[in-house]
Amino acid sequence: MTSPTLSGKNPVRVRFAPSPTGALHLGGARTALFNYLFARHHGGEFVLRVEDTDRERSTEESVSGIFDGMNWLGLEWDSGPFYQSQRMERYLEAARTLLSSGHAYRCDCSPDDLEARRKEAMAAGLPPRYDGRCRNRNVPADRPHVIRFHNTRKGDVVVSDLIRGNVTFDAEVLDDLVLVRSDRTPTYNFAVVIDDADMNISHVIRGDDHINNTPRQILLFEALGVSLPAFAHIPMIHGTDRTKLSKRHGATSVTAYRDMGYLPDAMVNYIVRLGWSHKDQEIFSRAELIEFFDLDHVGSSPSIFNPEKLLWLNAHYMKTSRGTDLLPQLLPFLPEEKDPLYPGSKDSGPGAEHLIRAIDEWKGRTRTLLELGESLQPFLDRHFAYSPELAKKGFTAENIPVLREVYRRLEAVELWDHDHLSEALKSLVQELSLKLGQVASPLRGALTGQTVSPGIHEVMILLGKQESLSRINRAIEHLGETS
RNA sequence: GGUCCCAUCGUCUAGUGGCCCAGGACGCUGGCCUCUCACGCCGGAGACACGGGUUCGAACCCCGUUGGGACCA
Repeated sequence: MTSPTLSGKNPVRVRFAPSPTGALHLGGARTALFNYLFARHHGGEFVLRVEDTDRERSTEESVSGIFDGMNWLGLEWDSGPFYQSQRMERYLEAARTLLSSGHAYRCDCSPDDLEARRKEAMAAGLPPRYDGRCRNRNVPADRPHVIRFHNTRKGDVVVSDLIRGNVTFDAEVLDDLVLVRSDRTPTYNFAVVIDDADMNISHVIRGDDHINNTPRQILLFEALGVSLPAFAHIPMIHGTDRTKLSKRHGATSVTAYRDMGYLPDAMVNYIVRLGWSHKDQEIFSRAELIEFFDLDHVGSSPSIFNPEKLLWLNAHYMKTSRGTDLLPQLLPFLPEEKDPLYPGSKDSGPGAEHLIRAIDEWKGRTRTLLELGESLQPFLDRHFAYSPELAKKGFTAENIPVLREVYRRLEAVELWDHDHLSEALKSLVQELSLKLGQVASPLRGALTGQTVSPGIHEVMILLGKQESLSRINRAIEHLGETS
């Protein structure tokens, strides 16, 4: 593979150049991530450029959505954002330069004309490309016209790709592409090349849906007399149906995952492993990512988005995060409290400490912040409801005697800690010849209204003696009423 | 249709000619742990698309076929 190698003199400068025609989706986020990691790994610069030349389809909303997504993922850019829409003059100037150097010409063929000739060509079995009619016609500048690139290359145009090796195109199939439209707006391929040249981009790392554009861009770089950046075309991320990921595949924007209670670290860890690997390692810290990431272990085949694995990673990051760090991110997912158990917990008041303890007990049992928020409800609110599951699992009036006995024993517990609580329950179990489960299950139902919770002793400690006892009473009443 | 790309368990991948009758992870599954549910631990099923070469030897190199994808139209 004849890959252009990096000399110490050429600083690494990469860019992420999204078109703001929608949210930041998984594929875009991964492209941004790869660029970001590549820049950080090599001590280079990460540029953000907004390709908003398509006025029709670009929206402010998309721009801020993309920034949001990148900020959430922690992909900080070093310069920009630059907007193509603010560089229109520059593209026209570049077009004039190419015009005067003979690398471009004005063309006034009408769209109808072009269409007719295209059809003729196809009918004659020829490739439907521009026939170069206006190359030497000297179309005057005051007539409506487009500016076309004058492609004189013959033979092969070779894209030397860091991931794929040499990809060869026949220059003959590259026709005289339009550089500037009749409304004086630049075309995509033109603006990209001018920008990459002006911004001294050293490595173009982008989705491989652009690889077919690359030979045309190379021709432009050559006409401009600018040295080529290195190219690295990364494979696409596909949906389950193996087609390019799109809105059809459900939630594809990264902010949608934020709103579903995913952690940015999990998201980053998930998408980085789509197409990149470092031996058998699955879990990476940010520092490790920066240390290990490079293009030589980026694969060349497309990958399919697998929400299950993302969920697993999220669960992993949940259980390994500290409650303190989880709290701020959890706030939007916390239910409204009717009768707060820990007042002031949400604005880091004295209740926050209790809440953090509750989070630490729970975080290993839930997979998303959304689930965690829901699970925490009985620990935030005295007003919790009894889950319908409980009755099905045997939480009925038959439990009243056990609960009364539990109440009696717990009331006598002086020191409300794990050992003493454990001792109290154990002696009860022994004396009544029960199994621990026969006591713990009704107690769990009484204390949390749920069939599932952290360890029963931890729950009691979390709630405190007073609240625990009052919940047992409430349950006894509740069970008496329902049967 | 043209151009280009891709091809290891269902999925993400390790593997760059012998260490591979293919390793890890998610998912699935059997068990252990256990007051519930998770976690964790131990085990299981599960793949080199096919056909030709090259080579003493091929998942790895070459060619073809098939399949998939992207871009352009």
